[in-house]
Amino acid sequence: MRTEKDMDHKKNMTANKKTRPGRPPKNKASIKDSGFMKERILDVAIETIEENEGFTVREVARRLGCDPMTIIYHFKSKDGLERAMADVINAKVIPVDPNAAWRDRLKDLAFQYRFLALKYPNTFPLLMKFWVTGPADYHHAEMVYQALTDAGLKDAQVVDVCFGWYASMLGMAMAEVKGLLKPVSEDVLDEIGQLSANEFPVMSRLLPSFQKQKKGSSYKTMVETMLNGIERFRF
Amino acid sequence: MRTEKDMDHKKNMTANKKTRPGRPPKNKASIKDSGFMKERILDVAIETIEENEGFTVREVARRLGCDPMTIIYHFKSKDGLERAMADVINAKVIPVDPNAAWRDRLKDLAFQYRFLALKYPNTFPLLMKFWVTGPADYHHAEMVYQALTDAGLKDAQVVDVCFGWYASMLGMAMAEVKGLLKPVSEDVLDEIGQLSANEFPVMSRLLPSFQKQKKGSSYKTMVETMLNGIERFRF
DNA sequence: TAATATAATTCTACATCATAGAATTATCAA
DNA sequence: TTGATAATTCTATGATGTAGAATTATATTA
Repeated sequence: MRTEKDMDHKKNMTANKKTRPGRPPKNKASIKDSGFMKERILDVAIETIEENEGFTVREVARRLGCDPMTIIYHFKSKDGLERAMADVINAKVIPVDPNAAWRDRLKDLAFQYRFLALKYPNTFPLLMKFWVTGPADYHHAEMVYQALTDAGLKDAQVVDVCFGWYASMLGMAMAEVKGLLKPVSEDVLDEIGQLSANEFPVMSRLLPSFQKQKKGSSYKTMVETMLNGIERFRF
Repeated sequence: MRTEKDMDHKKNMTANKKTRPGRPPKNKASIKDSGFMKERILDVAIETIEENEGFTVREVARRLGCDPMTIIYHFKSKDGLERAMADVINAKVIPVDPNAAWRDRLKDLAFQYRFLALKYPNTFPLLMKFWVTGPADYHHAEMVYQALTDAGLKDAQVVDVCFGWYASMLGMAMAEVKGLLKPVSEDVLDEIGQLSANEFPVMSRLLPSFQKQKKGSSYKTMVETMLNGIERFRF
């Protein structure tokens, strides 16, 4: 059965004067428009998912003023769209300065991921859904391999640590986005406070430290910890 | 419109002789049956999600021979069911030996998570979806806090590192489950092999190491790396 | 230039999904 | 005994992703 929302885009489209089917006529404004529509879709899709409240193909289409099937046409499926969105995020990572010290290079990358996670909290998890391995990934990987090599790791160690490093980065960024690494909330503090100090002695002792914890402090500490661990491989 | 599948459970239920509505009569087999149905649902739900191919409320109900709404009744929503499933997985972590060295305790926990991730590859990601913070979590956290304290960390460091350690563990376990940490596949090796050695010199050099990489080696290496990093806090 | 293929869009329709709300039956409490 | 409450099924609905057909414009080919 047709629903109200089903018809929504039509209303918009009469407003946009683009309601009729068929390949749209060439527009001078976008001469080399191959991929132009794809980009517009991706932009709006990311905008939509970041705004919460229903990331659906229909909603993205409504915002674009087009038919939902146009999106499916370009990305094969909603899943395909999500993959492409993950790629977009991934491509935003910019190469690190190859002349910097290996620690600084890795730190740079790590904080770029954190930055992206905080900026695109809903899109970022797609990176973990698909563990993107597009062309951009090879370049990122190469940077990490190089840094780890410069850190003095043997080849086998480089391979192991690179994977682990990447997974940890994503895990930490995700955790921060999803709230696990945020300074502990009042509610939780109260809850912990009521737990018997006998049952949770250490946690009780740490209570003041929880309160003093600053945003991002955990991420920073953990990156240093991992870098220190990596450095130790030389011995 | 009613569909074939919509009626599926009814067929099963006539087989199970439980097709009629209303509170079921007490069964001697399960005298203290409060929560009994919830457990059955959770078991079958986990079984279902692990078998791939459509984890839906309807499918779980079909397997149970009950109405989908029974599941919704007990868990409020599909989301609620998933939360409960995450709790089940989390509760499977068994306490570590408090007399062991702090490194061994953390290692033990880390590999328990990995084990669970490999055993329940589809349920495990729910831990990251909700970042469960149930009663079980407090006990796990206490173990980690204690271990980190024993490692000589200051309170503020304990708080930071514990969160980070947990997030990294989950990230790595997820990565292994989802295939990122699996020994690089033939396809990928071929793909990398064809990339110019000029563009990706380090990756090219590492190719043999990729081939030699053993399953689980990355996880192990990374745990050691983090433990080494933690140990360094003392200096 | 005409005919044909292809690209890009909308339209129509449908199976599936989660779940709200009502009806139903059994147990428990007063 | 009566009334509340717990646990189940039944009925129905709006939303979703997307298959398939129709439509229109451009590109290619004869």
